[in-house]
Order: sequence, then C-alpha cells, then structure tokens
Amino acid sequence: MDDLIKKLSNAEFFGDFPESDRRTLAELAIPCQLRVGEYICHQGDVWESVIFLFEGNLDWVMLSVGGKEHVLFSLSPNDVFWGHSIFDDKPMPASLKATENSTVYRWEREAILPILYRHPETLWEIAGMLTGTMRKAREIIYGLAFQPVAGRLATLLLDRFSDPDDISVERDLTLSALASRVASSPEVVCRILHQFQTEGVLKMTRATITLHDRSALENLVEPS
Amino acid sequence: MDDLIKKLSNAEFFGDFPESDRRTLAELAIPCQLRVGEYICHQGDVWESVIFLFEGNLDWVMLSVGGKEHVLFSLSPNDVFWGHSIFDDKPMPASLKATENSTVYRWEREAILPILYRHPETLWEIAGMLTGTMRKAREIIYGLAFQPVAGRLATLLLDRFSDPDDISVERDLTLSALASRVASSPEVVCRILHQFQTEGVLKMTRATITLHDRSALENLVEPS
DNA sequence: AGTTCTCCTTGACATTTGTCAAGAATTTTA
DNA sequence: TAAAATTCTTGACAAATGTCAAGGAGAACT
Repeated sequence: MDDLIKKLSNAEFFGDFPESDRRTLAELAIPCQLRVGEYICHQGDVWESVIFLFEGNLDWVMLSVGGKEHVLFSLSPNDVFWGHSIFDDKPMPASLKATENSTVYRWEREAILPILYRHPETLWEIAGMLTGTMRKAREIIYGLAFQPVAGRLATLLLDRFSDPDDISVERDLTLSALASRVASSPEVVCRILHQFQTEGVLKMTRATITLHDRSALENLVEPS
Repeated sequence: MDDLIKKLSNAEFFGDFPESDRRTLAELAIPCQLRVGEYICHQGDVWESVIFLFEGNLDWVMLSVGGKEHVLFSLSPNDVFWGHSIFDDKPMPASLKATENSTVYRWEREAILPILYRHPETLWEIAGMLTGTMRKAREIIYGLAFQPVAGRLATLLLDRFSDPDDISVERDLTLSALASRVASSPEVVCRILHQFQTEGVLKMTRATITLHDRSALENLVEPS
C-alpha cells in the first residue's frame, strides 16, 4: 500500500496531488493481477475506469472482425490510462491486453471523480494527455496512409534503437508481434528484416538485432 | 454580430453559456473569410486558437512529404474546432483547408481561457469531444489496417447515403477528393466505383450516384 | 462556337503485399 | 532427454494497389 502511494507520487496527474489525496486513492484502488494474454478491458465494453500500471506491460490492441490484431501502443509501469468510456459513456474502441504478468490498480469512475473535482487543473492535464494520444493516432494514420510496410517497420526499429549509443537491442518481439504493430503479416516482416540485413542496414541473430546504418532507416521513413 | 451570438447558442460548448458570455465571445471573435483552397491553419504551425465555422466547409487534411493528402474529416457550419496546440503547445498535426468559401470566427487561447474558466464543466465536455475525435481516428486506423480500398470506399458511400430513404446523392466530390479520403488514387477509386456499378450495387451518372443495393455495401465493410 | 481546362475513364504494367505451404531452428513442456 | 509446440525462414503464387499514359467528355471561359 505504501509502495503504491510512493509510486503514485511519480505518476502523471496524481503526482501533483497532496499526499492525503494519494492516500485516499491508494485506499480506493482495486488491485488486479493479470497473467500474460489476459485482458483488463475488452473492445466493445463500456469500461468507466482509470488504471495505474504498477508492474508489467499492457498493449492497447484493436481486433478486427477477421481475427487480426493491431497493436497501437503499449503501457509501461507507472503509466496511467483513462478508459474512453469515462468521458463519453460509450464502448471501448480497443482492448488492453497483458503482454507480461502485470499488476494493475483500478478505480471506478465514481470513486475517482470526487478526488478529481478537488483538482480542477487536472482536467487541463487530461485534455493535454488526450491531445497527445490523438497525436500518436495521427502518426499511425500517417504511416498507414503514406508509408509502405518497410517504412513503418523502419520507424518501429528506430523507436527501439532510440538511444543513439545503443547499437544492439534484444529481439523481445516475435515476428508476429512486430507484424501486428505495422499492420502486416509475420512473413512480410521477416522478409523485410532480411532485406535490411542483405543491404547491410542491420545484422540479426536469433536473440539480438544490431544496427549498422541508422541513416538508412531514417531515409526509409518518408522517402518519396 | 447578433447573428453570431444567435448561432453560438446552438453551438457545442458555448450553447450552455449564459447569454452575457456569448456576447463577450462574439465581441472577442476575430472574423476570417476563406476562399476555396485557402488554409486557416497549417500542419506544423503552433496554432493556439478555437474556431467556430459560421458558413462553408473545412477539411482536416494531412499532408505527406511526398505531396499526397489524406482528408480525415470535415467541419460543417456550426462546428467548433479546438486547435491541438491549445492543450499542449505543440505544432498542429494537420491542416484546415477550405473546400468552399467559408466564414470563420476565431479566438486566441488567451482570449477564450478567462471565459472558459468561468465554466469548469466545459472542460468535461472538451474531454468528451477529444475522446470522440479519438474514436474517429480509431475508425480510420481500423479501415487502413484491416480493410481494402473497396471497403473504405463502401464506408464512405454509406456515410453519404446515411438517410435510408435517400437513394440518390449528388456527386459533389471528385475522384481525387474521394481518393484522398480513402488514402488511395483517383484511378483506383474510379475502377472500384465502376465495379460496384457492374455488380448492380449502384448506378452512376456524371452528376449523381443512385444506390441500388445498400446491403452489398454493408457486407463489404468488414468482410473476411 | 471554339478553345482551354479539368475531370473521368481505361488499358497496360510494375510493385507491393497477402497467403499458403513446408521445412528448419529453437524453445517449452513433459 | 525426448516430444511437442512455437517461431523463423523461404519459395511460389495470387491478389491488391500504384503508376503511367492516352483519349474522351464535360464545363468554363473568351
């Protein structure tokens, strides 16, 4: 419990609350343990909750009628996520799925609203956060509308190699996982990665990917 | 001026304000006349404004490096649009372009904030509106990630034929305009429309499109 | 009426992407 | 350690889409 209060002090929105409010929050929090593959919210459900990801990793994933998945973004420890339904009472447009065993604390809308009302400036922060999410969505649309799979994959890789000094990263995502992030198939992703390797852009082993030519990837993003 | 005040009373957000605040808003409003093809805000600019579309039509359009355009949605008369920069001071992710000669009233952030602060509940409405925009974005991503061009076009047509009784609509969008809404090319759109016609789904003349088989379009949306 | 311009239409072709299938490599489970 | 399951890899092929080019049809302008 004290652990939660402490973590909340570094969280978005709640970090600026007075200690007493964080204590109240911690008392009201509903803890949830999720195993890999489990969902905390399902696309289509009305889900009027806020969650704080204590530990683990959650993917925000869209499911198609045909059974395909598209992962739009991930939540990392310390992230706060506001269910869409809180703001408009409508069903959730995607699902939250655990990709690791995760610990989550959840608040129902009715529980958290009274606390929120004590901090009107938080509403501005929420508007800012929602705007940020819209910007992320815009980037995804841009990629899908204007870029081929190779370009989207390049963007994804550059994101993984965000530290300019780190030339090597673990291959912690399977080809299927990569594919569901660039809206393609594992086979196509496999081919493109090997093509990158052939061109000397990177080198793969089963466990790692080593980047040899960062600028080649950067040029792939936004070519034409 | 009185005309503006009257129209504002039917607008989102401002409609619930007391008359006096609407009057203040009208006084602070900066009127803008836009001719077809002109922009009121450019992708990349920091644009801390709110606008009210008095008359005309604006497209929210994304520009690619390669010069292509993707229209995500349109604003109609009486719509209120909040520039992203208002909430996070960052550059706009897309542009607003007039597709008809339009009359717009604009408020700078600093002008409108004091009024907004008098109505805290408006911030909830804004959060709801932002959530609605995110839902729209989600639909676009869904279309791009999971549906072929024909499916996206079917969605667009069904939207135009929203009234079940109206079997005929004007062809007010050129093939290029249609293409930029489904992220494709005019040629492909042309072919698909003619294919629809061949299949008896609809009938085109130069001026109108007549729908003959609504369910065929509905089945195209979400096939697999 | 004629010219100019934009838009529509179509064919042909290249490129990209999706899909199926099969086998190899690796990891997990028993 | 052996068996089972998953993941990776590749080839072959089909389908979807993009692009170029050329001509026709209509609208706008002079």
